[in-house]
Amino acid sequence: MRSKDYGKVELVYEAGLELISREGIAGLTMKGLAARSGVATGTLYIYFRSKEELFHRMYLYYRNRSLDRFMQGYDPVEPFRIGLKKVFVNYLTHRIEHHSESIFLEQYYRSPYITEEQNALAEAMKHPVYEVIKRGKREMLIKNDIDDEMLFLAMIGFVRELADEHVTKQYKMTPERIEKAFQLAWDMIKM
Amino acid sequence: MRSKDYGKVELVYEAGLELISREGIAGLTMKGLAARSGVATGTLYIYFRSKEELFHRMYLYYRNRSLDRFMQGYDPVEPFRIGLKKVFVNYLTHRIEHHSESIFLEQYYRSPYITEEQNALAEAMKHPVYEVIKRGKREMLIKNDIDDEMLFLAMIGFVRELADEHVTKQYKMTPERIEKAFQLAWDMIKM
DNA sequence: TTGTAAAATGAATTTATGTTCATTTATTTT
DNA sequence: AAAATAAATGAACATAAATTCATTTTACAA
Repeated sequence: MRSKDYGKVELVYEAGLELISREGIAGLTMKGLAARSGVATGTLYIYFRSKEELFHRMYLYYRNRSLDRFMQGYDPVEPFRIGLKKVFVNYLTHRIEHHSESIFLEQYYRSPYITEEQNALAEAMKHPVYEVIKRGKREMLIKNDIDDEMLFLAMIGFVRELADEHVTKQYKMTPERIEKAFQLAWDMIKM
Repeated sequence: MRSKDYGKVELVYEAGLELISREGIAGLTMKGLAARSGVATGTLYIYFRSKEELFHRMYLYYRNRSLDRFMQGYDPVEPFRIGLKKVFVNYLTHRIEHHSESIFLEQYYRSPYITEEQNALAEAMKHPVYEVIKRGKREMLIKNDIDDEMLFLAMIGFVRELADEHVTKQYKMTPERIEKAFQLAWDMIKM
């Protein structure tokens, strides 16, 4: 007897990302997805109960992958500023190299498919970064009178815009610009 | 003979915003839109040639409204910092009070409906703010070695996150927080 | 090598959504 | 107040998308 080829699932996810980043979540059809990923429409229903389940599992898959990348290489032994910069650059790089992933996660977030619990799960993505901010305060390096959330939003919002501009416009993030961007962010939050 | 009731068009737009902010652009159907705005489906086709034209005109309508609000009350006679703060607060207030408008514009931007020229038009929204930034540089008040675009993205990204957090989460923008947020932004860009 | 069970297929079916149209209703003009 | 005209209606129709299923193909076990 023949066994399922679970590698197909990832092929489907990747095709989904491509289509969604081009046309938005509204533009994804099962037929289009099948064509793009090189399987028959019927095959999609062997691996996924429905379009809804497909989106649901795709969301979990990419959310976890994103999460893993943010803190990559962060080492609490290194000086705070070095560590913060690593997280800053990680997030920027992530959003540039996996832009369609970010687009999908954000579109899904405001789609008819999102559920309550997934909403809560998304919050978990922030925790590790919050820990870094708390450390900066403990070491008296960043502003103590501003709450963690606001510091977080200031950094994240900036990086988000930079990455989106890099991918969709002519504004490109060279190493020099990354350096300057982090310097700006640092000037903002430092004591 | 009976005349068209153009007030209906705005009712339809508003119903559209509501549905889109709840379910995303993917979730908007002509039937649902008709029900929500209190007209018959057929009536929609008296005012709009098609769903595509509806989205198209709705986009132009809200883009212009947004545009008008950003520079409201800005007076080049006042000191630079005062003017910048006004723009900062305008954008924050706009995104909070007209959140579903912002959601729509961003979702439309990445939907199958967007056209090339609309893409270009969206860029125009930035120009007045760029002028403010240039003025700050001329007056030697903000960093001269950072390009206008980066300064713009840093401010806009921050405000965007604050507003979204205010609307969708428990984090609320009180007057004190607005004050602190602008101080953060100012520390970032000042000479 | 061959039988078998499940995967894979894509045309057929069902379901949902966009659009049209014959009919009714409201407003204006004479 | 009656006629004329266009708006408004919503059921009917056309189209497109999701899902199913009879059939074929493939990988593994005997």
